[in-house]
Amino acid sequence: MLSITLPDQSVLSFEGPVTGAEIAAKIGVGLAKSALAVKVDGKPQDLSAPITRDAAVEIITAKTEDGLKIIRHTCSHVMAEAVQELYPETQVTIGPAIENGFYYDFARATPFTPADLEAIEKRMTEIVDRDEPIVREVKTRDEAVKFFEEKGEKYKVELIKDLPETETISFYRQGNFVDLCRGPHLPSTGKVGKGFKLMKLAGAYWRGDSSREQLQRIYGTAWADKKGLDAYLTQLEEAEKRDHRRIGKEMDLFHFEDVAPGDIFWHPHGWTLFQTLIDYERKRQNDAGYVEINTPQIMDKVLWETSGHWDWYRENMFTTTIEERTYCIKPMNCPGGILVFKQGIKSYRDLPQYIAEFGRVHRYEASGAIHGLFRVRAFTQDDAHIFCTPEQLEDECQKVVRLMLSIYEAFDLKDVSIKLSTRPAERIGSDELWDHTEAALAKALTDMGYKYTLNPGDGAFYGPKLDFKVRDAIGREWQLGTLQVDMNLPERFDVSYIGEDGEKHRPIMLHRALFGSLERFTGIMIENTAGKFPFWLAPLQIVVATITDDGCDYAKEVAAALKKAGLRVETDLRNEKISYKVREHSLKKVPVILAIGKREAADRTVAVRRLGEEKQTVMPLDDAIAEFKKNAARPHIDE
RNA sequence: GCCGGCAUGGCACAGUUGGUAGCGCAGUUGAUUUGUAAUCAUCAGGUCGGGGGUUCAAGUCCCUCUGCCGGCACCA
Repeated sequence: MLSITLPDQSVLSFEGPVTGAEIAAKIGVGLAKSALAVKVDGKPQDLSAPITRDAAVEIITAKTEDGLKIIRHTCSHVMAEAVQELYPETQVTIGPAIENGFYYDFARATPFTPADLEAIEKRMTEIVDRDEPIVREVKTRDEAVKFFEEKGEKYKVELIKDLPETETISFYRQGNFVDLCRGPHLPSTGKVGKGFKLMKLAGAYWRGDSSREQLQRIYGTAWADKKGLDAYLTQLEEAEKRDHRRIGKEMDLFHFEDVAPGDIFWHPHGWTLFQTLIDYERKRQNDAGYVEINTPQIMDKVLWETSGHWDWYRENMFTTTIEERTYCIKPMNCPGGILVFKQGIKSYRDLPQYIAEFGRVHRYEASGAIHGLFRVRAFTQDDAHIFCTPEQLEDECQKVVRLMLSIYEAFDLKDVSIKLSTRPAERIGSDELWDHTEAALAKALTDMGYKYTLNPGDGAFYGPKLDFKVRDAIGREWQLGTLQVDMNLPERFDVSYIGEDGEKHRPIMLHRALFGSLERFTGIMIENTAGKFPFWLAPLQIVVATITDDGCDYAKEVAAALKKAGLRVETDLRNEKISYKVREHSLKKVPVILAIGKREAADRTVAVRRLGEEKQTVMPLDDAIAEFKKNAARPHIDE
């Protein structure tokens, strides 16, 4: 007798070994039909696999993530089958399920074309219609190697040879297509359904290694049904509308030129936005006791030899040589910051010191890596270096985390996850010092009640670090802040302070950035808000638009009064219909339009129309100014 | 950097099998003075990313460079 426990805790009994398909059938006809695979004691397996002992069993359907994952994985096999039918000379490699879909990497002398993609998709539909049964087979290692060697599939042979000795080598067969695969899979190709689509072609290195050959990767998306697919495609369109490169153009924020790849030309409104971000952070950290410095853009190579960058970062650095002297355009701010700290003799009474720099750094990023504001070759770091004693470390970490989370919150980024990376195998510094610094970071977080995930061994060679990720309005995660303990640079630059005992001591240095790159953060804010910035951030807050020329003088007066109140305002006095003006400024996502007609001019009022609202509110000018000033309050500063 | 795709007036695009550049929006000028998401007309604007080649003829074909887009690799 065999007891099968279902998720609702009910128990089914069977005489002997039973399959997931049989269990599903016993529960109901509907479930038998929608069953894709089965979870046995939490482990997904084929519907046809026998269950030989008591177990907790859950039938997997397309409604769950597990189900979708299996659909996607099988879909990648269907694609591989289609490809080998159409292009028999193609070798298969790997084809996993990924978020929202799947891919398969193929080896083929001639790359696929977009037209091939259409043909492959068509053939996939046919394979789904054929509803080929998918059968699992187990082979010995030698059989498996022989099988693929005969087929000329050298990548598969390599994969098998690298599998651990203990691993069962399973194959999945559908029609004439056989693939090495751990599974599980759908019972037949028909279960893949109609909810898939091939999305894009890409080159991808074999085993992710850029020194190896490049394969042809085809990406696809797959869902439970056509409806799921359509919903996903719509979601993609929506995300595209948020693309900061597109909004940057629409709102006239910035542009790029061929002469400066990866470097930004900020337009007036974009620069205002950027400056507003910096001003906010500056005010917040000045309030928190930071001082701000600025250090040279170009410094002699010897500095970078001292810091070590010349050894391990040289290929990313821009250099320039003049008077037979080689200089580096700074890729990081820390060495400059240290030189400032080193001025004069520091006492323990001077610590901790918070030295901030909005430093513009240049880094050579590979041409293929450049991407809008997100990945550029010149950007501004919101850097700060904190020099403190080992005893102060924990307290200082807490202060940084508190400030960081409070500032994120001001930008409506409330979903933050924290990662603690600890000592790597290759490192400098004593184990005692690592014990102390790791514990200080961990304790700082737990004392404040913050959860974190541990990344053992992922710290920098010079110290442990905290990384901060935030989730945006449409669920994407961005790595923003970082807090790193550095035991290396103080050593290299021989930084010291005089302790209570009158002796020289080595301070601990913390690197800290809240947003990392402010250019990138600006891009993230554009996408997070879809260009509809909160009023305090909006580069242009108010447009005063006239309805007829009669209102011009008053409109100018209104604009001047708003400007005097510290608001960012422009006028639109053109000889156009008000609806034309409303449309234009709404498309540019200006938060407030003030319409000025005869009535407003006569009564000294304004007709307020807010972005996204159709209703208008007429109010006295002075009241409106007071309200806008309130709206413009910066979180945690003016309110 | 690698694979693939793309590059046409400020923006978004069309240009059939190579025959000598089109539309819309923006801009100009004029009319209209308008009450909340596009008023009408007028005019102007392009060595089709750069260089080279094939051809009687190249935006269309070939080579090459640059940049952009999608991935990969990279992201101290």
